[in-house]
Amino acid sequence: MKNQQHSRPKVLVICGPTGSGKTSLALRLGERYPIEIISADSRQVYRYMDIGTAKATREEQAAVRHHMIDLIDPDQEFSVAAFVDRARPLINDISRRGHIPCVVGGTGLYIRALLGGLADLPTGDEELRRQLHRREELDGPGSLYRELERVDPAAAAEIHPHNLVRIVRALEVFRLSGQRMSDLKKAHRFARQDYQVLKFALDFPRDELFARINARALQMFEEGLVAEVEMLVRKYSFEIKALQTLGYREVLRHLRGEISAEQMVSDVQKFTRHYAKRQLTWFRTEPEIIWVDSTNESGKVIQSIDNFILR
RNA sequence: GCCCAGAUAGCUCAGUCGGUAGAGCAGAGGACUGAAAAUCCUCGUGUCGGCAGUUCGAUUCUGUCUCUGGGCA
Repeated sequence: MKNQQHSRPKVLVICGPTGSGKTSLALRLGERYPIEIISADSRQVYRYMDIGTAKATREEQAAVRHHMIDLIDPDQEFSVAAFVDRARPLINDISRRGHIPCVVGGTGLYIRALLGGLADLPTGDEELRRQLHRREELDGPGSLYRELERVDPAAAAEIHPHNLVRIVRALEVFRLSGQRMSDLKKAHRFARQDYQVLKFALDFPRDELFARINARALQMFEEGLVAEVEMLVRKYSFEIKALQTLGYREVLRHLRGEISAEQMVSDVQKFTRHYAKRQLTWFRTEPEIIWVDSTNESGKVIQSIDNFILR
């Protein structure tokens, strides 16, 4: 048993809300430990979306090896499953090289699925989703929810009747697999334990975090976020899903003439604050996480990592 | 200096024909298994500008003062 434990790859995790300094901490750790970074970020996988996703610069990516960035074009589909499929083998590769995989990012679901595995659910089907949404429109609000109550009452009980995205997903799982999502999920619970994990979550006092977020949003505009979005619109279209990303979405609305430049900036700041709050809610329920005050506790991090590596 | 309109939640404002008040936004909390930077849920006490008067009772009516807009000199 003990040997088995030792053969499981060691994985570092640095998560936390946007603007909490994950990237810079990871880069500092890179100076001290032989780490490779696995980005756990649902938007940094897209090429050409650099400024608005706060990607590490080319120099930073050269200083410490980065993975899971710039994987696909902005008009391509991506999902948790795609993330897990590509990131899991990376952990083994990196370990075999004698390096330490360091998962860095703010997409809580991706991190949980990477470490705990995904339930055996069918892949999303865009066409089916479109059909279902059309039915909700034709048959009136609540019709999909009523169907879910018939087909998978346990799932319906957990999903709010207004949450169309999750209602559609549950119906989709049933249609494609013939099984209830609630049953498929029940056995699973992100229970795999293939790695030895040391997990940090970064945070600041709330007003400081929000001040950082506001300043960073402003900086994105100075660095040319609007031009980045204009380029994406020209190259693809207004319609691609990747542009429904926080920051990009607000620029789009401005380009369409729906909001002023001033409104655009303050909206990006506001929605980023909301997003950071949602991330904190997610990470708070994550088990065995070490919370670190980003400002002055890097000593604590180093100490924990030293112990973890020698263990 | 005079006239008019305001002053109510962090902000913008509604309202109480006199019985101490409520929306939006901000903010806070939460949910989450192939769309997750997405999607969804819950949460509203504040000297109703100050002081005095009328009244059983004033944030509401009256007077006065202060402040903020606008107009006239």
